[in-house]
Amino acid sequence: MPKQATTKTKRATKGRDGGKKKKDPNAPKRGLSAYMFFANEKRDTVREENPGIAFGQVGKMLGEKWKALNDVERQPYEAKAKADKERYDREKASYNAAGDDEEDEE
DNA sequence: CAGGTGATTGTTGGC
DNA sequence: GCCAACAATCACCTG
Repeated sequence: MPKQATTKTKRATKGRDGGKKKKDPNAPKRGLSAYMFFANEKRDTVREENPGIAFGQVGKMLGEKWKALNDVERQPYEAKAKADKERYDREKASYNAAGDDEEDEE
């Protein structure tokens, strides 16, 4: 059970190499999350039911509503999440190939 | 082989 | 442009 620090933007328990890590040159950003797709649809819905509500509310509502759904309802979102992951897999492949044969700057 | 770690994704809204 | 709760993710690298 790793550390779960609720986002925090710092999303990092600690420096892995002690502080030396240059991410990836191509950074094949992973795929989105089911929540992302869900938020995309609910974003307008939630905001519609809560006109003028601040993000703090929307965010929380989304989260609680998100779980309010059943696996079946999440399916379309998970499906997208998975599809997005596949997308990432592709970038990763390119990223792998790029660093395996070609190198630009550094 | 197993572990956990970090990086990322998107929403809104204000400065 | 960034940051914040909210949630998932899950591929990545290492020992």
